[in-house]
Amino acid sequence: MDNKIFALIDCNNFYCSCERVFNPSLKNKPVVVLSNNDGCIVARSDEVKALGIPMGVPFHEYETFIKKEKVVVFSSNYSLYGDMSKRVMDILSTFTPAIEIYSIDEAFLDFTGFKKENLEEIGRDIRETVLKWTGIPVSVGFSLTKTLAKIANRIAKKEKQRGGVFLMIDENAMNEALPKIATGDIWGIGRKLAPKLENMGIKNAFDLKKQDSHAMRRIFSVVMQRTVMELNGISCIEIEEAAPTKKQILTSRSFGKKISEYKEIEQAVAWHTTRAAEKLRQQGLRAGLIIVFITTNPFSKVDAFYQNSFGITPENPTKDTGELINLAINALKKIYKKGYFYHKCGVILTGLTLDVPAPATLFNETDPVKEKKSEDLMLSIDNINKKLGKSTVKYAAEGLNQSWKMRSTQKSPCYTTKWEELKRVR
DNA sequence: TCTGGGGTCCTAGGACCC
DNA sequence: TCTGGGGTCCTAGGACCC
Repeated sequence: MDNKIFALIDCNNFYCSCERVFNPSLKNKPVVVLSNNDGCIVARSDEVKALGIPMGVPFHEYETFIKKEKVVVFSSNYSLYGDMSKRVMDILSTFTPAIEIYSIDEAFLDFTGFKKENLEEIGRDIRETVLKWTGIPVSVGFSLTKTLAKIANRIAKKEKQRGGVFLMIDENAMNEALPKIATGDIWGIGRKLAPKLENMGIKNAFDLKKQDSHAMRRIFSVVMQRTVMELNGISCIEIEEAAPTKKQILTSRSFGKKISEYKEIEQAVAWHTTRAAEKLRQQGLRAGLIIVFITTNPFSKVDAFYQNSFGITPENPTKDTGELINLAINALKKIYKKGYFYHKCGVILTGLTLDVPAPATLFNETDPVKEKKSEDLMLSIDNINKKLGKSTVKYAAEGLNQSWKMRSTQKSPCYTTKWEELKRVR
């Protein structure tokens, strides 16, 4: 049988690149994008990487340095990035229908059966097309498994002379590339496993490839075994074209400031429940369990730490925001303790089932009239909010002044998703 | 002052059953 | 005196990903 061929396409510094598309003057200038609540640095342009600012660090630790170096700072603007991502993915799908959208800025494409001689050319074509039509630069890596394609992509991105494309198919290319990849940079090896492997003398991808996969399973787990096999060109992880249905839906945020008042936390919990219920209905699901959690700041050196969660099962799986808010508030009352300064709360919907009419059984009777009323209400709320904007219609429990809302001080306009924030051309 | 948010999978161990 | 063994299901915790 012929080998499989996977490509990994990854947008370069994706969030920074999105900001640059609408602000061309930022080209060649250092740019960072912050996480929600302006907490951490989650995207860096090449110029920022060159300054030595690491990924994922708290913003405040580098704020002075960033000002001194005149780095342009953005709060995250997920409506913008989500929309740009969709445009990129639509273009990628025209190269092969076998595509797995792996994250907001990455996709695996299956090129099994394509002629090896043509791949390099296809890679360049992908790069040029995406850049021309969206303004986003991407890197393309080809290889025999997903794990190897990740590595090929990394090389394509790092070694500028390759022009953003790297084909890692034959033995020579692998032998040259794998020793350059540190253990911790292999897909599936994280911050706990990397030091363990290094202690065993396994310093890079080439070393890990040479290990006996059965022995590695015994020492670690089946996940490690798969990684070793994938490094050897044996594909164990398939492309998932259709996204599997979600097993849980989670919404949570840190507060913009410390909060101790019950009423404010209740509003935030109601707000999260509303968002989660919206996602639930969008995906055609019902929830069989709702869990609420609250926590104080685990990093605080002065405030006492407390965290807790509580789950409640509705009588029947539900998608009704009002019912879910009631359950959420009951759960919150079980865990809220006076006297703590809370930092974050959230809601998890799980026990998800497809939204089909509940089977009428003798013991589990739903009221069809009530059910119909709820169905209609949810439909109208979703339609109004879709047409006129998020939270046009909302539940009283969400509150009006929302003093707990997250910080977002440097957000760019939603150029592509809000009419009133369209870019003006003089 | 200030440290994101949203997910998945695997394993170990306890409860329970026959 | 002496208390099995195999199987399933569930949950918590740990690891990973972007």
